[in-house]
Amino acid sequence: MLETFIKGIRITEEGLKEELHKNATITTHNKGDFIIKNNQYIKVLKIVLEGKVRVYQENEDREILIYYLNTMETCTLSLSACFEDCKSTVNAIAEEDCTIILNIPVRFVRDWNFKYKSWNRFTINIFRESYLYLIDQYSNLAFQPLKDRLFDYLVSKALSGVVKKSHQELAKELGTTREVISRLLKTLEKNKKIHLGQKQIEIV
Amino acid sequence: MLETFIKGIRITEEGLKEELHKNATITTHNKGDFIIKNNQYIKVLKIVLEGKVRVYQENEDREILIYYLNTMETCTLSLSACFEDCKSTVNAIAEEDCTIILNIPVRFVRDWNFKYKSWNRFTINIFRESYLYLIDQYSNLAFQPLKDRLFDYLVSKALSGVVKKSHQELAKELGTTREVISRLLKTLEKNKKIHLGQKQIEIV
DNA sequence: AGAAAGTTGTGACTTTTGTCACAACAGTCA
DNA sequence: TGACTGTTGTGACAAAAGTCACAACTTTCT
Repeated sequence: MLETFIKGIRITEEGLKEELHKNATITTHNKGDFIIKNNQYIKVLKIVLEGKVRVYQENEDREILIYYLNTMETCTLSLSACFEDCKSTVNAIAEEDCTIILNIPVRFVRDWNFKYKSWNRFTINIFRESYLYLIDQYSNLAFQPLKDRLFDYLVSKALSGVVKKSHQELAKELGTTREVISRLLKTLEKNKKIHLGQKQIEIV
Repeated sequence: MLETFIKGIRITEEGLKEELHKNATITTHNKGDFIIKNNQYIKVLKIVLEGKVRVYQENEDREILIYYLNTMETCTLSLSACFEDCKSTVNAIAEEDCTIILNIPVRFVRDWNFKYKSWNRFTINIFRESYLYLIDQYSNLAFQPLKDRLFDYLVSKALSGVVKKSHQELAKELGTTREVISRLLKTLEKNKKIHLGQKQIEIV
């Protein structure tokens, strides 16, 4: 009854299924709970079974989004930590109530990587996709003005044309401040790109 | 006589050493040669045996450094491409004459990953380190003003206290323009942090 | 030596982003 | 209902980064 595939990788080996059952634990969290804190040792690999988790880095006064984890996704940084003891450099926070996390102690993750082919594929795939995604984000940050990054972000996050977030939240995800976002949104509205509501942005 | 370890990972398996000899080819390049071009299919994993390679992304008019490859390092992006056919999203260019590259066709890289333990460790290690490094670069880009990024960059690149690069080169690596760099360097000089010479910056 | 190419410095200006201060409004809860 | 908290708008200003134009200097090559 536990998942038999993760992120498109089908788990075929019976042994792996068994080991997963035996060694992984499941935890549930409420909105706002910290899943991982900056500077904390990582001891388990976390896979989001249900809900949404925001992974971000913080500065004294600002934050920037690294990625969201949705259903069946896993934190690349904690995967990375499985292969070499290290502390987290990011925070991860539950964005929804009833976020359910599968926790696998790091030593299994490491061993399975050479023992089970499907787990090996899973590991490599996570690294591959995350790395490409991050490079992309990196060059956007380097080359695109904030106005464009904001608009692209809205488009990518819109569910049926609508994003339900406050300006403050958007600022934190894009690594800037609330006033700047408010102003850029106003400009976008003037240019008929979006329509602004209370805690809600509609894309035209 | 070919390398028996790469990036701190010792190759112990005789079979792997043999396969490396049989399937890898060696190429040499001059300063300025393209090793990988943007939008090109990646067919071999490249490991730098000698010399230095600059990997960067470009925009219409600007560039930003992703990383340098030094002796015995490999391009994470081409490693990533070994596991899923894809085009390069970056350029790689030889920074020194006599850059020597080991080329391994992608299918071997993929197969060896589950066949040889040391190769598996190598793969994972590359991904791990590259990912952590990139996250770090990403949040520097997001949070640090250019002035600080410039100074940190100089310190990290200085050999016995000296960086031999033109302002134009620095601009391209930091994703900005020459005039901006010139001015920031002048300010750093005024603040007694560095001493400027022709195509040379001395750190105080 | 002298031309050409590359490098550095800088003033004047624009655009982008960040900061501060304050007002108005919406939603929640006692 | 009225206080409280969170959200949005905006003016005024400051700081950071980018652009354009041009001068002067170095290095390289013939």
